[in-house]
Amino acid sequence: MTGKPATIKEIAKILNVSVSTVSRALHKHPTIGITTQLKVQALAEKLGYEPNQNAISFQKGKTYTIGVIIPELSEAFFSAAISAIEDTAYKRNYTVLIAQSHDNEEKEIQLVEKMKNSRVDGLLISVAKTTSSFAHFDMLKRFNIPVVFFDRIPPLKNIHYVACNMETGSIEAVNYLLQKGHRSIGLINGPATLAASGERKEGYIKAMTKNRLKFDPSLIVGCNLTEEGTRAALDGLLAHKRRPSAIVTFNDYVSLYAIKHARNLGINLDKDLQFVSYANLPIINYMDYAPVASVEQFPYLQGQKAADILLDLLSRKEQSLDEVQAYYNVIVESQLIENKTRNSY
Amino acid sequence: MTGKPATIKEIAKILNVSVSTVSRALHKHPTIGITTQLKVQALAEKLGYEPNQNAISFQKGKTYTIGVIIPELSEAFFSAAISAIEDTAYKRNYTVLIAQSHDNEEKEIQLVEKMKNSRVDGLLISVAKTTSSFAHFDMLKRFNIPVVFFDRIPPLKNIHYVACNMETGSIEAVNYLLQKGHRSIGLINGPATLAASGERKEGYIKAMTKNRLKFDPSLIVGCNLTEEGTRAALDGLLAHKRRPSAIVTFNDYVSLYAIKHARNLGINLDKDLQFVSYANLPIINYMDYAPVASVEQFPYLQGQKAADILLDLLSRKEQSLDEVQAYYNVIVESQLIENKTRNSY
DNA sequence: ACTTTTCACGCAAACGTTTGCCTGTTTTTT
DNA sequence: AAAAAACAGGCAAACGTTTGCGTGAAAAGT
Repeated sequence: MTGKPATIKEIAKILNVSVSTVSRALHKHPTIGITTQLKVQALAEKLGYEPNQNAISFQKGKTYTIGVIIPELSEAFFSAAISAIEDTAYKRNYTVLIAQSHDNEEKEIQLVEKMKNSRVDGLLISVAKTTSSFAHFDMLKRFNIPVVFFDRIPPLKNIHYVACNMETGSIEAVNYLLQKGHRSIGLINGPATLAASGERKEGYIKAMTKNRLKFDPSLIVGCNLTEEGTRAALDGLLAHKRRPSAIVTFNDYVSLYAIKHARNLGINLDKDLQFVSYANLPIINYMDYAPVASVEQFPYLQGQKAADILLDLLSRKEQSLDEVQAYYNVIVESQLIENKTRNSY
Repeated sequence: MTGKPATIKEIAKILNVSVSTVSRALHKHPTIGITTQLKVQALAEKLGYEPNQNAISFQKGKTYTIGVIIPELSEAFFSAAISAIEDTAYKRNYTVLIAQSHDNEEKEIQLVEKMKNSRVDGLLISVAKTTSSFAHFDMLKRFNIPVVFFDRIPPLKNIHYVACNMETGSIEAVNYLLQKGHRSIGLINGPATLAASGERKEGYIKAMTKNRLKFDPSLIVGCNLTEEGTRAALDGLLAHKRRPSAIVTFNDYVSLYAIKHARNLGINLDKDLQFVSYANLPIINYMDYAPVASVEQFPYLQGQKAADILLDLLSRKEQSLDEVQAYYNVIVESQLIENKTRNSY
């Protein structure tokens, strides 16, 4: 009851059986007689025996731990994804090891290294914005540690990943605004270096042309996602000869910056300018002026799918159905969610 | 270069020395000759040898892992604390195992159990709101696993903890408003069941009486922290015979709800009503109307101190300076932070 | 040239669990 | 009643590393 936890050995000694018998009894192995089995289990219970996970991991050469590397825990998207990963993993008796790269490539490399050394069974990664070399992922492959990428996917062949298709949401966003009667719709996009920017732009263009509207490239402005950058971008659009009555922004933060700026400029956000953005963060429920709709990327679902895939990979590995023949490529469709709570209750 | 990682045994065999020599050489043990040492290190490097953490943990009976149990990862306070814990732990070569209780007592108990079984060396906990029994913490004590509580502290004797003193911040908050010329100051508090509510109330009262102002209990209203609850609380205060010109709220969310409601009621938030709250969340930087100041609780600092304490405990344990003579009780002073960015740039 | 010390390294046990293989006993089959 | 099969359990190795103790050989002391 006090000091060190009970071991299988002690149980064996007390019961005058061998350790192997105890081990098998606790696993309900059929070759152990029912009476012995019960005796062992009873004593184990009484002693409060708990298997030493460390010893098991060591013995089996696997840790029943999956590593997760994300850019920032404080971002709502990732904490939601983590929750999903935890839930999924716990159900299958896996433990989750979380680490943040803070969007720093060097840190990411260190973490991958550390995860490899702490012998996680598999890895879930959303890569840092700045990551430009991918050798550290190759290393994992060499060590036979399966990796599933999610949300932020590196441009590599032959990888497992789950990502969100931004195009559908983008199209929905533009369509939504068109239906609302807007005819000049701007886009405050992210930096061109981000893949996410490209997807948003594609969707925007596709929606415009599908609706037989002339697509005006000058209505698309990039920004660096900071508050100042957003202000500059908005100023640019407002000065446009076909001043937009609605704007799609790269994410909710950009929308919020833009809204703040617009309000300071005295623009009527109910009539003269509406925003639609990406992310659908809970934060917008606290705003008195918020985007009228936001494209949801389903972080929980993405996390869940990614974890499912990884666990599947691990179980096939256990059955040595190794040498993957195919790669999982799961696409979650984004979806426009109207912000019902906006400015009303 | 390919399949399984290199082991100490292989190095030993290749170099025709014993495994113990290799082990010691890699640890730069003085009893190993310098030439052998270099030979070993060179080969280890060449083979890409990495010690098997699993084996080491098993051998040493410790995991170099500290567990962290928090209510919600998505709350900014906790994700900041986690970042601090991670940083602190990594510096000392510890790994951090994170789990969320979702403010659910049962889940918390399960997690404590799981952490114990996965043999974490120590535990950092911020207890769930609903937790009312504390037997699971006693168990950790029995198994000799040190625990440091932070932020949300259970009412127990003889525990290590780091917490934040709300009273100083509360006093500062009220003083701040008094200096700004407000004479009637309301308090929208949390539920009476929360210890945090009591502290805020204490501070509020202390500040009022210290300033020789009559303290009016009817200017304090409780709320359940929801949007509706907040509206009702605000309505109550606005109907007060001495209608307050400033209000202190339990946290930033309550402030935001109240502000939203006040704006809908057409109240001028620049002149007629000001808010001060607790938490100092980054979210308020995105608001066009936000609390004019917020009481910072320094989550990063709290996490850091808590981790420091735990690591210290673990190192004394290693030196078997066991049987703690004293308990760490660290108090971080809260501090009022003016919201400079509010409504201006 | 002898003993004593220091040096550099090897031996082997230990950590807790799992698992392939072997052995003795009981039950079933013919 | 003898042979085969089924049952119950034990033996021992293995996983990779650390570490107390032992031991030759070289260096130092007398």
